[in-house]
Amino acid sequence: MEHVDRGDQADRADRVVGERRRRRPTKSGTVLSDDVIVDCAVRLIGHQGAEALTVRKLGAALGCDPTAIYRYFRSTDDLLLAIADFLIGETLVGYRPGPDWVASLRELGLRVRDGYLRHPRVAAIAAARVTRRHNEFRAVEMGVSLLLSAGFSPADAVRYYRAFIDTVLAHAALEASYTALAPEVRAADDRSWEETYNTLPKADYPAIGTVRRHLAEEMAGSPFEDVLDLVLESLARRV
Amino acid sequence: MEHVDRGDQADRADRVVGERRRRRPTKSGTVLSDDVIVDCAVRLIGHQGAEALTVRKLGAALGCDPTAIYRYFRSTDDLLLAIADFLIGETLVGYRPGPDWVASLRELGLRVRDGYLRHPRVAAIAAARVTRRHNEFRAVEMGVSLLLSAGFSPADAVRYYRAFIDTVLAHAALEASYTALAPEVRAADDRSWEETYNTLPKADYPAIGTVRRHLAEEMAGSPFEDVLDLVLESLARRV
DNA sequence: CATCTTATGTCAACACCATTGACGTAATTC
DNA sequence: GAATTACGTCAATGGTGTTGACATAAGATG
Repeated sequence: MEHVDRGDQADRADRVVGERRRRRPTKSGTVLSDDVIVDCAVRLIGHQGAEALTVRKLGAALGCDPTAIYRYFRSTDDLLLAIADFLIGETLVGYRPGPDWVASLRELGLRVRDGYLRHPRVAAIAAARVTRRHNEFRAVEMGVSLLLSAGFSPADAVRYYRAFIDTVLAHAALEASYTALAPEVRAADDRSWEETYNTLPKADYPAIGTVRRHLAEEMAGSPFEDVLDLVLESLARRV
Repeated sequence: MEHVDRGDQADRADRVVGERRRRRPTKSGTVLSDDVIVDCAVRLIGHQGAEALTVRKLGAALGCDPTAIYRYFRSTDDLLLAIADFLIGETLVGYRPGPDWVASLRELGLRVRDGYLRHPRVAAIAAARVTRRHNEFRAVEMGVSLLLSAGFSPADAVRYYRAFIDTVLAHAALEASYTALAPEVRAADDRSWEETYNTLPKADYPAIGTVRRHLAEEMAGSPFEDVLDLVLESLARRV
């Protein structure tokens, strides 16, 4: 796993306790920290699914009492935000905006989507949240900066950054939750476009009948890049 | 409540039992059925909020033992899908595509989104799934038909329908899962744009510093209509 | 009308879940 | 070496979905 920027004081401002000095090993010997907990949680979700993120299972995986986690995070929601921010940081590793703002936003969008797809189960629960943490600040800064450099007014830069990032996050989350489905369920969904939809009576569904041959092919892939380009295309015209 | 098309046999194929003949009144006198349960669940969510959809509370609202629900639905997930199907039907009630395909698609998008927002918890779970049911067929037929009438080739009509509907569903789901959050959590997320983001050092985050005054306002609302227009604008240009 | 069958409402119980408060002890500080 | 306290542990509370046994009313059969 690549190094993820974990931020500085700004990140820790709302942690349960500030600077840690005393660390007491758990019964099983491991020494806890926020980072250890987040890493373990990400691995747990990736391996067992989103529903495995419970304080009890996390405690078991960490080898500590479940309630020890509350010494580091105020609630499971607080922990969830930390996990989400970890994800954002992972997607930003190595990213540098270039002079072409459209191309740069496009790459940012593709990166976020790739990062989310790499941890679909985390993405499905975290996409809608505002993490209020370091890595999210960095992403907002980059995106808004690109739109400002494109020539948008401050108000429009914020407005269109929101439209852009929500589109990316929304599609990423949708795709992620689809990826997270059980393989046989997903396969059945894919097949339905050639099976179920191909058997619909043409009299009742003339349009579906007309495009019948293209359904399976076009519905199988992801529309993400299409949508990204549609949105960026309109943005470029509005600047 | 308006009449919602409940479909035919295809819908009922996976019900717990087939044709019901015997109906025994509950302790409180009401007679149960799948439709009664779904209606009650929808009302419950609408009235008491998202977190009210539990078998116990639903049982209380129906005036029956919570476990009676399992005579009609295999699990709460099964119930959720039935509710989702009901929802899709609801969003389509009274919808008629007009001669202007852009305006018609726009209205379809807004309708789907409104329907989802009215029951956010259901939407958050159901958006990623392909229901393969009656009301989904109707929606696909309408959308593809509109794009064909616009002049797109069959292949492009399918491709862009996918881009369009995924954008609508993805944003609706994102917004819905945000709406489904506990009120105090959502309030904290909202506040963060004026609080946390306004206190970030301008030296480290120059772009955020520049747009500071617009953050709270622009981030508070929904970018849905903006995105819808951005996508439709590009589509109209590509036809 | 009487009897049989069974659909289905009810009940108790189980195994989870997040979260809180009290408690003891080990780690740091002085 | 004593004092302080961070923090891991434990017990308990009140929520959740779900299952299996049980009982009884509705409908079928005669």
